[in-house]
Amino acid sequence: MDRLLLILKALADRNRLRTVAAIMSHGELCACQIVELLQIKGASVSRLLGQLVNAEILKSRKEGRWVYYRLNHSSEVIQPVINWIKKELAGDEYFSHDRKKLLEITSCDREDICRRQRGEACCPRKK
Amino acid sequence: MDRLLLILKALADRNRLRTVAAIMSHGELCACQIVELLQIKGASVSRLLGQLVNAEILKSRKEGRWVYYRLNHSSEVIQPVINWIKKELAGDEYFSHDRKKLLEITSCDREDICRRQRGEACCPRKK
DNA sequence: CATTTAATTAGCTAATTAAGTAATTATTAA
DNA sequence: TTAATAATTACTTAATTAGCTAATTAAATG
Repeated sequence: MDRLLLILKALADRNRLRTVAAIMSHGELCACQIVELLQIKGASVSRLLGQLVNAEILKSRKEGRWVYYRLNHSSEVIQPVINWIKKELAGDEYFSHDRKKLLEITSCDREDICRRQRGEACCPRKK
Repeated sequence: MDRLLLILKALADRNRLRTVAAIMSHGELCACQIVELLQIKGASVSRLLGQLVNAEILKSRKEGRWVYYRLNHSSEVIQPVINWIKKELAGDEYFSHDRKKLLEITSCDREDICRRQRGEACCPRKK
């Protein structure tokens, strides 16, 4: 019951659900890319990702200064919910907008993304 | 996205999840039986059930003064989550305790249950 | 070794929400 | 038609939580 509640609570938030959906469709993303997608502060994203890892929905992997997040495919508890979400969001308008934005973000160099987050102009969006 | 969030938020609460689980295993229950199970005020139960109906997880049916709640099996969106919850709670200790309590509750006459909620002694629990 | 920087943690505030009491509604029974 | 009662709604309060800023940590680079 507690385990289930932890998972449900972790998913029952717009930004966290958007994050899961984004990672679902891109395989692996780093924290700064989620910052760019959600347009909230890095500290908030960090806590949000922490919750998803804590609920064992995501796994993280550190590589130098960057931390990458991916779905925890090894959890049998999580898998069915992931599939459900994936199916339900398939034709979702809000989510397809996010996915479009993600394509831009992932096509940028991560360095550029981070520079932009520091307030420097960079990474001209191609339309 | 909004639909999904509504469902997830509705399920991401201990008392609401207990309610869904209870109805899952008993087919149909009336509001006063949920009050007896959760041991919170009728008004709170009413709101909680309202949320679950609003998320289309439950359907309600009025019969005289009583309102009965059952799973909304006709929703294709809901069905997979219901199955997931059912599976995950199958061996759950907390939930099996609830189920035991529910057996007592459903073996009582509904009239007696309601009388007890009014503070009158009634419906002697066997053992 | 000092600086830069991506991420995290700590502390705070505003917003949300769960649950209580009191009032209201709808239905049955006297 | 009046009284009783199951459920709901309105309103309030206490607890939880999402996101902010500031401080800290850990890794890379000059």
